Formats: sequence, C-alpha cells, structure tokens
Amino acid sequence: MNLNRLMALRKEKGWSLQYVSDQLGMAKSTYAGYESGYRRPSLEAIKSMAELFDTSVDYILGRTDTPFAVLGQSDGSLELTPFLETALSVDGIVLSQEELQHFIAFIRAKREIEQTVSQAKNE
Amino acid sequence: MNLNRLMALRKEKGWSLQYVSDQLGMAKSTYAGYESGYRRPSLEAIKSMAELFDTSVDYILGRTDTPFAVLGQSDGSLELTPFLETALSVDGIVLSQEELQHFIAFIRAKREIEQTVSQAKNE
DNA sequence: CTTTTTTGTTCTCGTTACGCGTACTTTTTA
DNA sequence: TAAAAAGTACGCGTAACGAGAACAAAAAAG
Repeated sequence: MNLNRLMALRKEKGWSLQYVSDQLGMAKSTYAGYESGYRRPSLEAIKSMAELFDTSVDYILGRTDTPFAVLGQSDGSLELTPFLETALSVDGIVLSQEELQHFIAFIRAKREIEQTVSQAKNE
Repeated sequence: MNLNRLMALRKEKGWSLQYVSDQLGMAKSTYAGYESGYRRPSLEAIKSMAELFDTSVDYILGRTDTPFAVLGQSDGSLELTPFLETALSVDGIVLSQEELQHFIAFIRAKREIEQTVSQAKNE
C-alpha cells in the first residue's frame, strides 16, 4: 500500500515539500519519505494530512475514490421513498426499485415492532 | 488521539478480542493494545479493521461521527459508502446507524444469494 | 458447587522502522 | 551565471511496535 495520492494532492495545491512539512510540523525529509513510499506516516500524521489537504484519510489510503461528499436536499438529508428519483447504490451496483421497496418495507416493519415492544413495556 | 470506537464496534458485533485478532491476523495482545490505547496500529492494520468492522478509517479515528456516506457519483447516482456527512430517512425519520448497517448488510446478502442461485443454474 | 474453558489485561524482550539531520542533485528565479 | 529553492537519498539513534507469556476475571460445562 503506497500513498500515491499524497503527491497529487500536494501538486494540485501547488505546494512544495518544504511548505507542507512546515504546515505539518515535521522535517521535509520525513514528509518526502511518505510521498516516496520510503516511510509510512503515523495515524496522527495522516490525520493532519487529511486536514491540510481537505480530504479524508480513506481517500489518502485509497479506500475510496471520492474525495468529497455531495449533500442531497436543502436540509442536508436525503429522503428515501418508493418513488425516489435519484439512484442509490451499494458496492457500486445501483439498487433496483424492488430492492428499495423491500428495504423500506423492512424498516417500517422493524419500527412498528419496536414501537409495539416499547408500548408493552410501559403497561 | 485514542481509538475509543474500536471497542464499541467490536462489542456491537459481539466479537471477542481473540476472534478479532484472528481475523486481522495479529496477536490478541496486539489488538488489545489498540483498544486500550497502549499501542497504535499501523496504517495497514487500521485499514484491515475498517474493513472488518465495515466502516471507515475516518470513523475509527474520530474524524467523522457517522460511519456511512452518501456520495455523488459521476453518473449522477448516489453511492452509500462507509464515511459520512449526510443522512438518509424513511417516512421522514432519519435512519439510525444500525438501520443503515442492516440495510447494507441486507442488500449484500440478497445479492450474494442471487449470485449463488444463478451460478447453480448455469451448471 | 467445582472444574474447565474462554476472555481480557499487562508485562518484558527483541527488533523494526520512524523521524531527523545532513549532504547532494536538480530545478527555478533573478 | 549565480543564488536560492525544491526535491532526493542515506545513516544514525531511539521510540515504540508486535509477539509471547503469565495472570486474573468471567463464562461455560460438568
């Protein structure tokens, strides 16, 4: 596992090794070691880098290909209904309408059961 | 920075230290050290943990409070991934983390079954 | 209740590899 | 063309990682 994305992130911002290592409070050679794959950063270090580069640790590690989240509705939430316009996917495979309806039915049933149980407890 | 969420994640799943360390291919004392804050995991280790617990490195590190994300894809669809900044709701009630996890697990299980069935048919 | 097994905690020890300084090459700027 | 900045590479001292072992506590089995 190398941290190939580090250099790309730094270049995107037009920053030098010296500038980045100053911001991170470490030696230039230390940070350079991360980019070249000669050394691996500590958790603290990679966290600082994610903050400096304004992205996620998962993105730096290559666990995800999307560096930024996109918010849905005005209030920041997404409404999941049986007639959803936008597509939802899991593991890169778009959910079918059938899958969505199954899931919604599942959640509703679960909540009804939980409500019944909690009512029973209060009596 | 301690990794308080590790124990919670493990307990949620009802797993023992031995089981988790076996899955991660490390000594029990090594993983125990991470939970107690006595040792800090390598990047490889924390990546494996995120995978095992089905969440994001950012969540384990406490960089985000929500273990799943809805991300915009290039094709305009939405991808549900392990790190998060928005909420999904059903009938106006925001889905809990548990419900999201059930949802993703449900979809994955369903697809695995379907794949197995279709494989069986082709033989 | 007693025994056995599993689970969790803590310590020591050997070794890895981290982080820095430094020296060097390459590139940019004036 | 000289000087400054940027990038690369290496050696050294040491922090701390990871495994194993030993022990306590809790759970399961008998």
